[in-house]
Amino acid sequence: MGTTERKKREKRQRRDTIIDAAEKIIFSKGLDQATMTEIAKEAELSKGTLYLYFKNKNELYMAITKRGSNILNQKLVKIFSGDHTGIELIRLMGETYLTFVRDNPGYFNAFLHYDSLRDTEDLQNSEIAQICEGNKQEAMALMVRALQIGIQDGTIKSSYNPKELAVIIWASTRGITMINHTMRQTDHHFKMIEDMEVNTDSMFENFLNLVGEGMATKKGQKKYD
Amino acid sequence: MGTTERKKREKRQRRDTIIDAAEKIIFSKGLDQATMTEIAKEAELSKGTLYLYFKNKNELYMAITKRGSNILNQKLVKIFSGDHTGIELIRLMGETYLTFVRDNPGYFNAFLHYDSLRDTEDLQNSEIAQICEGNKQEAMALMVRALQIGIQDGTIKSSYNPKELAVIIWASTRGITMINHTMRQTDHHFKMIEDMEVNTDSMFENFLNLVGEGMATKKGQKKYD
DNA sequence: CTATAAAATGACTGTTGGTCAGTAAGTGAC
DNA sequence: GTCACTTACTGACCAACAGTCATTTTATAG
Repeated sequence: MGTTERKKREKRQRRDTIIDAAEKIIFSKGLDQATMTEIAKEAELSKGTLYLYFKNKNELYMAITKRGSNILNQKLVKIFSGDHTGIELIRLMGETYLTFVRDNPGYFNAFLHYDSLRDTEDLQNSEIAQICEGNKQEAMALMVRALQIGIQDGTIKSSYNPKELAVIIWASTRGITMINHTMRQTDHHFKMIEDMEVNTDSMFENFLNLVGEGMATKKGQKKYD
Repeated sequence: MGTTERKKREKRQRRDTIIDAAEKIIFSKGLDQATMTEIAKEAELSKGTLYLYFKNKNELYMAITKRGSNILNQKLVKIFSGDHTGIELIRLMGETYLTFVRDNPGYFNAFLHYDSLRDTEDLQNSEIAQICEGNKQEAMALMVRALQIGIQDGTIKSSYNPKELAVIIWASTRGITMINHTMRQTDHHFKMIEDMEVNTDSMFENFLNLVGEGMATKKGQKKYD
């Protein structure tokens, strides 16, 4: 009989329930203010049970990171199923990232926290961390692929090393996303520049136009005029 | 007699001693692993005394953020005393930032933590936070000034709004710095891209060349060939 | 030397992450 | 139905730590 199967499924569901509860609490109050007891209560379980499914609070938060990066990567992969030139792919990836972070600031906080972990020992022994790492690498690989496509179809200059360029574009996009995110999170209370509310919506657009002039070929730039 | 003066000076010194101790402990173990008792011990004081000088652990960490941003801004301001074109100033600012973060990863962690704070109430009521905020704005203002100088001296295209451009350049530079920082912190254990150790040293250089083509005039680009 | 103020202390409290001995629920054999 | 056994869950408990405050120590001035 499929008892074993059912048990496994139920266990996965419990796990998901816990992650759901953790997201709800942590996203609303922040990691520090969220307590394991409260998360347990939200999941209608006792605190002890949480520790049967997750080694500790950090690992639970990493499970959220994993879930977030899975969702993001799914969106990124989907872009490639459409019929786009290389430069268009770059733009779409950036916009997708920006939109994802805007709609899911909690996940982005989880990403940032994940990146701030330093205990290499712990990270390497954690299965979840390995998957998070894999997702990061996959996103980067997609960007490389977009650039290679662009070089192939002539929308991106062939003088660049796609891997090097990918890292730069990705890093810059993240930087812009972060400013965006931080400003939203602090409720626009602190302004970056006196007498100027930066239009966060157009920032990535402007960035692409700026970088586009260096990166794209004439053919690749046409789209932006 | 100057007793009052001396007392004030001694109080400042105590404060600095505590910050010194806090840096030593927090930079080496990370904020979470550092305890107030240990910091007190390092400062040769008792825990209670720490709370006479700082409202709580977070405010102490913010004092570190303040100190770090003061040091960084000092370096940034100094750049402007030299005889440089606008585009050169941009490059120098980026390089200064990158070098600062490389040499002082602890301060950068403090910056990141500061940016992640969300409790706007607390932030606004904190004198230290106000100064940190002022430093951020000052750095941004310097970047705007560099761009304005560049537009004036013809090394930067006049078609851009210097304020908008400043935010983009600053954000991108931060993004690149962050990747750099994260990779160093995790001891290069996780690679970004398969079969490729990204040369972190040349990343900003490449970024500037890329952006330079969009931002700089012909005259401004000459320097980079 | 004494009175007063300022500075420093560390025992104490409340909270929280994490543990584990004990309990409950589920499963399969008979 | 019930017994033996396994798996899942519980919450009292512990240790560690941030933050407090009554008390002690030190400095100052008359």
